[in-house]
Amino acid sequence: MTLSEEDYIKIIYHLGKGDQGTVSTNAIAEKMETKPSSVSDMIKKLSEKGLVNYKKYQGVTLSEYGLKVALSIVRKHRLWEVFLVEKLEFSWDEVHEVAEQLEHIKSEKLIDMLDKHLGFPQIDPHGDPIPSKSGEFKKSIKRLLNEVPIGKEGICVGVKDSSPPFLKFLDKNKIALGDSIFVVDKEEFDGSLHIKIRDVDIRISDQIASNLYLRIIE
Amino acid sequence: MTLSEEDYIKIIYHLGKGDQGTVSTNAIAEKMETKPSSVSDMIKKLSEKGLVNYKKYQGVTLSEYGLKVALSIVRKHRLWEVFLVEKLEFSWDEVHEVAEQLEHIKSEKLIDMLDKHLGFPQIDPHGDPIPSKSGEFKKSIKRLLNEVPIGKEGICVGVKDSSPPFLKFLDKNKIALGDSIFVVDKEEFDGSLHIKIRDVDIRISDQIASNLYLRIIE
DNA sequence: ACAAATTTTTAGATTTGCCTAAATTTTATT
DNA sequence: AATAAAATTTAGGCAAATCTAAAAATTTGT
Repeated sequence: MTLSEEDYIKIIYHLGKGDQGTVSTNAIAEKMETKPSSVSDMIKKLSEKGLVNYKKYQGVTLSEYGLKVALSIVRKHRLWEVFLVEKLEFSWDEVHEVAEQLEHIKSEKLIDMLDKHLGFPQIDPHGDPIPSKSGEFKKSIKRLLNEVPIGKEGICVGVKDSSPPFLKFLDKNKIALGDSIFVVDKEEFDGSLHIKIRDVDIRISDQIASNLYLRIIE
Repeated sequence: MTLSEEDYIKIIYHLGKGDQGTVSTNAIAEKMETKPSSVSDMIKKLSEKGLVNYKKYQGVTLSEYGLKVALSIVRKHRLWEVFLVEKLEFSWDEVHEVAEQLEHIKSEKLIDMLDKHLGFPQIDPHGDPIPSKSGEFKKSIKRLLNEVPIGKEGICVGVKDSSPPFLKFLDKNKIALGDSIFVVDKEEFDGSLHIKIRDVDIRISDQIASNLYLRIIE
């Protein structure tokens, strides 16, 4: 597969996501920052290679094979994002561009070992799930931290209350977007939480927890 | 710079190495696994871009700018090799092909942070020196371990005595090609060495040390 | 030194991925 | 339902990097 082919497959995957419905030529052209006529050319090629199902003027869907390819690219992209954040101190909003390049590196062993090196992460720094080697992956959902079950881990993806005092609190406690938070325990009495963040255990009140969005798996 | 241009620059660098003399079209063609006519085309392009000095039928040399580009590619290649061996458990003879791909990733921050993550290594798993960010680098030389000065580190690149008992000894002590060895101290009395390998301190006799080749810096 | 052998370059095609412009099909509007 | 608008495809070309075949320059051998 060429670099360009991989980019098309990935974009078709993302556009067709959810209902995995058909994707229009124009939509692909916009994402690829190219012209619809170029997309037509490429779709024909991908169709001949069995990566997409295609009928003229009717849009495309990924074939079973195409989906497998797409998931493998997504897996690589997200594993590299974890690497950049966890090992190279990138922030969650700097990783995309570089991961976009790294996802095209071809070596099965590289990805297997990277996965192992990172401790087989389930989610990337944006809270999106990482497909397994065989292409399965859990759906991710957004939940308020106080609604996350004990024993689950999630990525901090947003706040409900964006007032300065709350943001200051987060800053003081070194809680930032993109941080991975693990819910260790919950106090029945007052709903306060015992969480683990950056390998540090801290306690936060229910009031805080009910204003922080996490993205969790399942 | 395109991928292909980078490959040409790197190959011209390696072929012109040492005396940094002129490199022939045929030699480049062989290394690139392409035809001399294709090389002529590309050389013309590289020359127009100011990366090489070129006179028809007279071979090429890297320009000052071309050399800088070459060194930056070599730096990336070797840092990735260190990463693969040190962090992902690749063996020294598996890394080349993957590093060949990784060296083309474009992100200054990525390389800076990778360098830091790896502890600013000076040599790659084959014992070759890693150019600094600004393009300087030390020459590497091959020395018998017993001739390596105290406080220096090197990569195990070969044996003088390749008899089964010696190889068995190396195996038993987990000393393998590609391992990094740091000379902690030397016993004046019998010439025995105190070395650090894979973060473990061991002591070896002069007889052993005088049959192991290291590649060291300076 | 000069013919033969080798190396290098040029000329003309090919492939990939893209483009513009024009034609075609589908969708939306009245 | 007919036509206007939008989406999609086709046709014809371009640039990058390669190829084969042939021409030109250099090097080698005697």
